[in-house]
Amino acid sequence: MTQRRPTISDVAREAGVSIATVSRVMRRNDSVSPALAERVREAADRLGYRPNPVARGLALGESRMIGVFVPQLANPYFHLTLKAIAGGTNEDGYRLLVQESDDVTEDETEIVDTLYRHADGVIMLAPRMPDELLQALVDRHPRLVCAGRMALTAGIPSVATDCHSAMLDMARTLARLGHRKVAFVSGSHESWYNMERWRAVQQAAEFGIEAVRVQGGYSVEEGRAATDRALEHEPTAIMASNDLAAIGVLSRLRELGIGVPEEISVTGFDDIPFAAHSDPPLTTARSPEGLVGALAWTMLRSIIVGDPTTPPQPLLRAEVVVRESTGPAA
Amino acid sequence: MTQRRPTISDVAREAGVSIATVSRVMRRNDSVSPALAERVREAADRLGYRPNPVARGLALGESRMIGVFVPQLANPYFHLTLKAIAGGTNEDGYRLLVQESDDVTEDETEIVDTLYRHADGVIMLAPRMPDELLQALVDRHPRLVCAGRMALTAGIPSVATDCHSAMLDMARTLARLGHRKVAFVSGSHESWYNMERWRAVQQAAEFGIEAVRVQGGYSVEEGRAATDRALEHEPTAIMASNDLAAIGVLSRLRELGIGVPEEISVTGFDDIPFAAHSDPPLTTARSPEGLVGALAWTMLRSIIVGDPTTPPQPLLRAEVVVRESTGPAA
DNA sequence: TTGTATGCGTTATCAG
DNA sequence: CTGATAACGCATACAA
Repeated sequence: MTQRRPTISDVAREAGVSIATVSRVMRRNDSVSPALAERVREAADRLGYRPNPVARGLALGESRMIGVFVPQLANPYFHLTLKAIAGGTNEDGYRLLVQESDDVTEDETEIVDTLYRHADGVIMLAPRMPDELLQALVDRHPRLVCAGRMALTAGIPSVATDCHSAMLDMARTLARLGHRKVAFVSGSHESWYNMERWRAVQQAAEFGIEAVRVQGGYSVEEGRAATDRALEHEPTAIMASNDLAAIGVLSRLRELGIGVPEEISVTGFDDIPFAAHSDPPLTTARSPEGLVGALAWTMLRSIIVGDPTTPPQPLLRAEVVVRESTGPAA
Repeated sequence: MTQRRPTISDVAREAGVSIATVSRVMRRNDSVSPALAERVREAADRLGYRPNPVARGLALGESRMIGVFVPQLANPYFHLTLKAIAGGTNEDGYRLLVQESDDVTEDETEIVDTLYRHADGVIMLAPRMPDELLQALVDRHPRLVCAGRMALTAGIPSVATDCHSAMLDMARTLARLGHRKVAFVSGSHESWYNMERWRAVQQAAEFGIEAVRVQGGYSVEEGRAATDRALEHEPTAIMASNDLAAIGVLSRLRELGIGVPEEISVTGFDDIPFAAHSDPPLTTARSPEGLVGALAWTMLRSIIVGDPTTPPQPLLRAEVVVRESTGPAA
C-alpha cells in the first residue's frame, strides 16, 4: 500500500545512467551533458523523485536546518523575532526546527542538545539557564547564538534589547508624573530581561521612586493574581515586567473598580499587538524584535560559513510608547 | 578547533569492542554481558558520545520526528492544540518539527512536502488549500492527518470542532436578544472553519436574522479595519469569525465612541486567553483545542504503527461562552 | 563527461 | 554473547 519512495537508484535505472550522474543533475552540477541531464530530469519527474535531505545531510555532514529554542510559543513577544529568523533562514535555504521549553528552565539544556543533533546551528531565544550551563552548552556546541539575552561572559555571540535603559526611561516618566511608590510585577527571576528591568526600577531610586517587587509571570492570569499582592503595598503605579502580565493587571484593576490611570498607573513591556488595544491602551516599551531575529541569524550564519570576522554583538535600543494607562499620581 | 563529534566507532575503539556491541548497549538491547555493557557506557560517557539520530534514522527508515503545519504561529488559537500535540509526541518519544505558512495558502503544499521528508508523519492544522490539493497530498503522503478541518472527502483522517453548531447557537442567542441584522467579519475564505461559521450565520435566517459579510482576517488590525465596513450595513450585532478580529472590532468601536453592548453587540470565536480580559469581556465560543491536538496525535500514531483499526474521526462540540459584549438589540 | 567505489553513522543480519 | 558486514540514500574523489 504505502509505496516506497523512489530513491536515487530508481531514477538512475529509469534514466539508464549511474547514480553519480543523477546526483550531479540534482545538485545542478553543470559538468553533465544537457541531453543526459534532461533525460535524468524527466525520469525524476516521472517517478516523482525528490532527494532525501536526511541522507544528503549524512553524506554532506550538514542538515541545512537551524534549531530555534524558545521558552514559550504562546508568548506573542517571540513571534516577530521568530518570523524574522524564519525569513532569513528561508532566504538562505535553511529550514527551522522550533522547540519550546514551556517555561521549564531545567529542560533547556536537553532541548538545545537534541536540537543541535539535528541542526547545523542553534539560536536560543531568551534562555533562562544560568551562565555556567550556558557556558557548558557552548563548549559542546560552538554554533550557538543567543537572542534576547546577553551571554558574553559565557562567550556566546549575543544580540538583545537594552531594556534597562528603556525601563529607566519609563520610570523617569512616572517620576515626573509625581509617582513615588511603584510595584514591579516580576517575570521569571531566571530571565535576563526580567532582571535587567527590575534593576532599572530599583535604580529609579535616583528619581525618588521607592520600588517593591511582587511575583508575576508571563500570562494574563499570573498578572491578575499578582495585582492583589501589589496593591498591598499601596503603590501609585504598577510596572509589569511584560505586557501579558500588565494586561492581567489592567483586567484585575477594572474588576476591582480601580481607575486607570486616575488612581493607579500601569506600564508593561514588549508592546505586543494587544497592548495598543487594551483598556486603557497600555504604556509600554517596544523593542526591535524583528531586528533581534535578523541579527541573530546573521551572526549564526557567519559562524556556520566560517566567516572569520567577528560580528558585532549589539545591544539594541528600545523605545518607550506612552499610551493612556499612565497619568499623574493620585 | 571545532572538534569532531565522537561517533560509535570512537566509542568502540575506546572500549575495545566492536561497533555492533556499542550499538546494542545504546539501544538497551540486553543481549550483552553486564560487564561489557558497563565498560561501553563508561567509554561513551568519557567521550561524551550520543548517537546521531540522523544516521539512526537513515538506517531505521524512520526519523522519530513529527511535522506540524500551522498557518500562523502568531495566532493564539493554535497554541493549545500545539501544546497537546507536543505533549503526546514527547511522551511517545517523538520530536516536533513546526512550520508555518504565514497565512499564504500557496506555500502549504511545499511546506508539507518538505516536512514529510524529515518526519515520520505530518499533522496539518487548519490547512486552507482546496480539497483537490489535499487529496494529491495524501496520495503522496499516507501518514497525514488533519486537525481543525474535516477533510473526509479527500480521504484524510480528520478531527475538528463543530463550529457550525456553536456559531448557530450564538446567532440564536442574539436573535433572542432581538437582533435582526448582523454583520459577519470573515476570516479567510479558504478556511474551513471560517466557512462553517459563515454558513451558520447565514442559516440563522431561520431565526429571522439577516446576515451580511465583510472581509476581516486573523489579526486585531484587520478586525479594526473591517469594523468600518461592517458599520456601513448598520447592524445591531457584529459576529467576528475569530477572537482576534473581534478584539479589533471592540477596539475600533471604543474609538468611535460606540457603546458595546448598548449600541452594538459583538461576538468572537475561539476563546483565546485575551477574550476574557477585553473590554468588555468577549462573548465567544470555546472549542476543545487540547482535545483536538491530542486526538490528532492519537490518530497519526495509530497510522504510523500500522494499527489496522480505523480510529474515529470526531467532530467535537464547542461551547458558547456568554460574556458582556452581547446584550439586547438597540 | 560519465561511471565505480568509498564514506557518512547507525542498525540489523548472520556467523562464530 | 560478540563481531564482521551489508544495508540506508546520497555525495564525491578517483578512474576511465
